[in-house]
Amino acid sequence: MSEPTRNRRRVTAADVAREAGVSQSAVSRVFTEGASVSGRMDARVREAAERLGYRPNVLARSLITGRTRIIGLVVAYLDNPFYPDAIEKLSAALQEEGYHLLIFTTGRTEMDVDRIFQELMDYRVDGIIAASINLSGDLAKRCREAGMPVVLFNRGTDQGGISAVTSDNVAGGRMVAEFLLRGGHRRLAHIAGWEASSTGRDRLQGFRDHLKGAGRPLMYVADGAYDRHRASEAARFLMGQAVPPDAIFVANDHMALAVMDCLRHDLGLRVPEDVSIVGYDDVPMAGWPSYDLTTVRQPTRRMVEASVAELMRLIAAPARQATTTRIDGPLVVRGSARLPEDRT
Amino acid sequence: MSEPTRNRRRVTAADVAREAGVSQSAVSRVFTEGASVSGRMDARVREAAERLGYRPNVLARSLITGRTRIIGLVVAYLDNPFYPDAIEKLSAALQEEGYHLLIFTTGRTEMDVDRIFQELMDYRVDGIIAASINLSGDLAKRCREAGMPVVLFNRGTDQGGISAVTSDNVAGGRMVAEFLLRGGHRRLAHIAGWEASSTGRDRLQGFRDHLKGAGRPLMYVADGAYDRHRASEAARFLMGQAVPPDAIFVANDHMALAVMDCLRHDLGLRVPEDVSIVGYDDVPMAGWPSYDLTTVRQPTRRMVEASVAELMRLIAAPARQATTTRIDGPLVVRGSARLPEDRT
DNA sequence: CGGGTGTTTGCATACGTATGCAAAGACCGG
DNA sequence: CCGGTCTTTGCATACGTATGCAAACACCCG
Repeated sequence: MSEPTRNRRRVTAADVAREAGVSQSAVSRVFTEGASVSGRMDARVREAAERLGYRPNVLARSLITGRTRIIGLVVAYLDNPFYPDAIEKLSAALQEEGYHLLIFTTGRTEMDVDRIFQELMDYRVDGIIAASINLSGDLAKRCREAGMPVVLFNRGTDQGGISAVTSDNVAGGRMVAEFLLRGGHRRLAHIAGWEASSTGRDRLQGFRDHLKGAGRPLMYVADGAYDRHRASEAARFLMGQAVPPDAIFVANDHMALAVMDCLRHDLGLRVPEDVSIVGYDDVPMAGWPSYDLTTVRQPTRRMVEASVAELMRLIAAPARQATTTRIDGPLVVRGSARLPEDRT
Repeated sequence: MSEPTRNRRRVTAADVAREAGVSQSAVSRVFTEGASVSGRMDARVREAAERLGYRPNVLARSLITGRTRIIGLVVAYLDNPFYPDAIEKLSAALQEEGYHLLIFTTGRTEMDVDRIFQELMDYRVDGIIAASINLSGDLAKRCREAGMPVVLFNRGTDQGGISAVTSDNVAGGRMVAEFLLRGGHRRLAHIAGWEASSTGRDRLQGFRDHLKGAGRPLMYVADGAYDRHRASEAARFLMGQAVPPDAIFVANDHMALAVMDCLRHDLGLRVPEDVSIVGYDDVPMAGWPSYDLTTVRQPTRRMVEASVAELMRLIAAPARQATTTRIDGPLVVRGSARLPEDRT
């Protein structure tokens, strides 16, 4: 850890007070929304502040108000394009509310729960948005017990007491099953997300249950671990079976794009003629002409809105009951899967 | 803006002091690296802190030390995959140094310099990493003048006094020109980044100057504005010329991938048979088999290391002279451009 | 044992700010 | 003009912490 020198001097409220010939508390009141201050005083102080280049120190304020206006964002990695997009939107939405995101990256390895928890505590963040696939329930629980508002983004949870915003993954998986069956597919396979991930389990569950109910049980499930390389291996495994599948539902787009590349470029297969592919997320790349991926759209904007709204509610009333919000997204039909006959 | 209630009570150093039967300053010293404290005292205080769940408040500390351990990250958008990757690496590197990134997103529109500057001041960030394409020189200059360490990431600057880390864009453009000429291309075009962007200008300059020196002047330059849609339009424009180019150097991969899709899927052309494409960045998608893009690799890891190192130096000695670091990256030859004969 | 030197500890204060409270000021009505 | 009521202002204090300084303690050597 670097050892920096002491910070240079900065303009304080006391300087502004002196310049305007008023008290420090008047200066504070001018910059505090809702405080009682006359129009004359307001103008006088603001002019002095402008002259001196003064801005209130949010962090000093936080000692009194107990509010830092900082939201901790816990995220594993950013190479799945779903997350950069979501973060951009989260940041914009929170900036509108006067908050900023402080990033805590966990990387792909087993999360060091103690370290992340301590760092979140260090900064007295007003709340946490957790968008990390390897987020342990333990961390979320500890944060919640320490009184921090927590919202899981695109993460579900088996534990009560933690708020979460997801798309309706069960319904999404079901929608894909319906669509593929109507397209005449008979040998259905799934490349799953990650066994510990509830979003991945829910997508599989919706898909599997619907197939079963239609008398077309799921033939294969292979583990993709939300990783491109693993997904390619899973695709090779599936297509190497004596009776290969004619459609594969892949648990997210990030993997689905890799599966398509593998099928076409490594295995010399055609998509959708030889095998249909459906993904989940509708990341920007899904719409690129080279892929033209049929996929369930995660309604990122609405998920972001719901997450920010829930976080604001928790910040306002920390003892508030946790909620789980599931938001429906449509199936976006592009060119990677054969169409149901009544759709041509 | 939400109006949150007052924060709940938290464990303080005074509580730990009481629990351990020592002074508050002893507690502080135990958690301050380099402070003089006996092993016995250290153990006693840490045990009490552990029992009570105490963590020092970084923000309260910042009032004394003048150090927040927060770095402001100014970024426009995250849909160019170069930036998510860089941010992930920046975050990891800074976490190693005990810092965290606070995000300030500017969006794609004309940047509101006053707002961003004020918000950066509000949080008393220890330094700023600016990775925004629409970052105005004015903001960087104002921050620097206000005493904040600033490092431009993948941004150059025409103004002195601001540190910057880029790849060697001129050399990169030159490398592309050499490569394409050796591949027998005769009609060279460029889809440029953004007229106000020095990285874009430097890439064009390296490309153009080398072509000119070789007696093969650049035929066309079209503006892509670092935007997929604009890049596709530029590609259409170029290929619609009476004498279309046989090679296009695109100022970044984000646009190059869109150009490839447009050429193949909209214009029915073959890449590289009909027209070679070379990009810049080597984002993850460039290596995907559907694209297999030949491109200049921006050495993200080394750029991140250089940026963090420079930022740490500036934090330690704010009056330090600004530096510009240019890091070479290789040309990564894949399948989107015809090879020089001596390369087959 | 006493003196010299180095280490450790607590006191008092400061960092930049918000806020409760009492006093002063402003305004209105009788 | 006076009394009542509302608004505004400054004082004093608190938030959670680090640090200069002086006193106490510990250790070593002659």
